[in-house]
Order: sequence, then C-alpha cells, then structure tokens
Amino acid sequence: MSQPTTRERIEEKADELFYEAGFGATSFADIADAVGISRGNFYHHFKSKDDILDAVISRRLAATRRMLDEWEVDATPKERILSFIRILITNRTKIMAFGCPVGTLTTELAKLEHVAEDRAAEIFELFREWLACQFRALGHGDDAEPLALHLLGRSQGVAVMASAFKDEAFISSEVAQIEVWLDQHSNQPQTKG
Amino acid sequence: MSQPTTRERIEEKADELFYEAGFGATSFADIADAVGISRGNFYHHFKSKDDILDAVISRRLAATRRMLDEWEVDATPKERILSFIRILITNRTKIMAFGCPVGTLTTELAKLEHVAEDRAAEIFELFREWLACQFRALGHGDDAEPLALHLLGRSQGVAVMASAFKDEAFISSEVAQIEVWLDQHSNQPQTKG
DNA sequence: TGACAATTAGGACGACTGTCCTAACTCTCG
DNA sequence: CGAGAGTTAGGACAGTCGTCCTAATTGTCA
Repeated sequence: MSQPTTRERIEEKADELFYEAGFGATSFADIADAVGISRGNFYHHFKSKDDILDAVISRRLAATRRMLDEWEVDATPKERILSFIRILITNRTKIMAFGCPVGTLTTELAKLEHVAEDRAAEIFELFREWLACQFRALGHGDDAEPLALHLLGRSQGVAVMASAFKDEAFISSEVAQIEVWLDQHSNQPQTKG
Repeated sequence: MSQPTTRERIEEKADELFYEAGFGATSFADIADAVGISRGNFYHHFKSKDDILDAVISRRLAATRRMLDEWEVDATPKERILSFIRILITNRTKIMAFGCPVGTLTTELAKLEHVAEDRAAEIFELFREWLACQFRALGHGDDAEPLALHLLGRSQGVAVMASAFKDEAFISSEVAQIEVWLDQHSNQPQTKG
C-alpha cells in the first residue's frame, strides 16, 4: 500500500461529502477544506465538478465489485445473499444518519436531471445482477431477476425509514423478516413466483 | 372556491419545485418565475427560504390529513389500507421521475442537517399512525405499529427502485405482492408477529 | 547543478444565491 | 376625490458558487 495520491484523497473526501451532505450541497471549498489543499489546485486534477462526480461513481462501482467479489468466498448462495442483507446492520449508524449512499445519490441526480444519473444507477444494476445470479444458483429461473429487484427494494425501504425515524430496532426487525423471506425462497425453490 | 392568494400560489409552486428539483436546488428565482412575480415581492409573504419550506411542509401535512380522512369512507380497514398502497399506482409517473415526495424530502433535509427535518418526518408519522389504526381495526394489537412501519418501508422501497430504474412493471408487481401480504395480515390476524 | 515537467497556492472572474430596501402601484373606505 | 393600508416591482447587498489563470514551488533526471 503506497501513500494515496492527491487525486485519490480528493476522490475519497468527495465520496464522503457527497454521501453525507449530498452532491448539490457539497462545494469545492468543502472538499478542498476536507482534503487540506487550495481551491485552485483542483482543476489540475479534475476539470469540473461533474468530473469529480464521475470519479466518485467509478470509485463506488469499483468498491461494490470488490465487495461482491469478497462475498463470493461465502460457501452457499444463501449465505452470500445474507452478506448483502446484513449491510443494513453493519452500516446502520451511517444509514440512520444519511440513508443508503446508492439510493440517495440516484434520487438526487434524478431530481437534478443530471447526466450522471444512469451511471449512478449502474451501482444498483451491479447489485441486481449479482443477486439475480445468487437466486439462480438457488434454483430460481425467471424468478431470479424479480427476486433480486424485490430484495433491493426491501433494503432501500429499510434505509429510508431508518433514516427518517432514526430507528435502529426497526432495522433489526426488518432484517430478521427479510431473512425469513430468504429462507422461504432458498429451501424449496418454487417454479412460480 | 375563491381565487388563490399570491401566498397560496407561492406555496403551491414551491411545493412542486421542492418535489421535482429538491429543496436545495430550488432558488427564489425559480419559484418567482414559476409564480410569475418579482423576486423582491417574496419577502412580503415569507421572511426566508426556510419559512417557505415550513409552509410547504404544513401544506403537505394538511393535504395528507385530508387524504387520510377521505379514505375513512372506505368500508373496511383493509380497503383503507389498499387505498394507501395504491398511491404507488396512481402516482407512478411522478414517482418514477422524482421518487416519493415524503421520503425524498426527509432524506434531503437529513443530509442538510436542516432544522425542518423533524417536521418533514411528521408526514411519515401521520401515515404510520393512521396505518397502525387500521391494523388495529383488523384485530392486530402490539403488531399494529410494526406492521404500519413495515408497510411504509415497503412502499418507500418501491418508490426508490421505481425511480432508479424507471420501471413501471416493477411497481405493479410489488403492489400485487404487498396486496397478498395484506391479505395474509387481514383475514386471520395472528397473536404473534 | 541546471532544465524542465508536475504540482501547488492564491486570487480573479462572472454568475447566481438569499436577503433586504425603497419607490411605485392598487385597492378599499371615508 | 383623497388618504392610507396592502401589495408589488426592481434593484442593491454581501456572500458563495464553479471555473479559470498565473506565478511560485516541488520533484525528476541529464
């Protein structure tokens, strides 16, 4: 592990700030202060704010791929899906404060009619395809895709409500219910949804 | 019905713009243009942007109460809950474009650490209490509150995913599933959750 | 050491932000 | 008609935004 470059440090801090304060509400001054560099220095590394957003999305895409890869070491597809579900528990503090980083970014970019909206949604696609793959491994055919989307939606709902009510018990309760749902869809796979 | 006052027209347009573009991304100039009045005229009606936000939230609270009241005419608690679920169908076009107005506003205000965050969450509370009331009428006791929160979360999840993927079929499919879930929780109420 | 590229700091820029002020206008009522 | 309150338009304001420029600094290699 070498020292992170200035560019990498900008991406890292921008990633954090875009998550915690939102893309629109994060200014160059905010990022510069967080990194500890001068404002003018910025345009040597990124040619615009949209350029930083693009780098942040790429960064998140890469981080997601890495995380999904790591989960592949889990023995069974069911355990892999459980790893996904339990992000809600692992990241509960940040989720209660700022929501889901993927959901909130795509939502904000949709309202801004920002060109990067589709790229942000690619992170969702990554999860969806990976989950569908796991459901297929569980014996689901045409159901795999809808099941993946459904699970994605369930976790997004948990994130939104947990953030609105700052309710940790709600997260635990919902995660437990989703695990029951997963049981029902992993032990005796159905041919009809 | 009398002509709407200027104040009411400002609230109405601000409400729309806060929903479609977000609170932070909506400027006074945007609202003034939409209403068709001068910028300076604004501060005769509202003393600050936060003041407009407050009025918009009050407006939404009132509209929600009115809607919930109207649903009370539905014959059974189950039908009332169905009315709630079917907002997702009725408003699908706007939801696919901008998400849920309640969820996206609370999410944004949470990131902004805005004082009005709690007031925005009150709209959620209105739905939660009303839904819990309906579940109690269906014979649920301690389960009523968790069931209400669960249903709220499910619809939020649908809204987020529908907006991210612009997927109308997903909304229909999820609504159908939620209706099945409601069947299971209205025909033979359980004593354990 | 000297030359040259990469990196940095700091400030200028025009546009836009929320806020506030003032002068003009419209309406109502005596 | 004329007075006075309510309402309006338009611009000034200090600050911040994203962007860009230039000069100084650092690092690298002959």
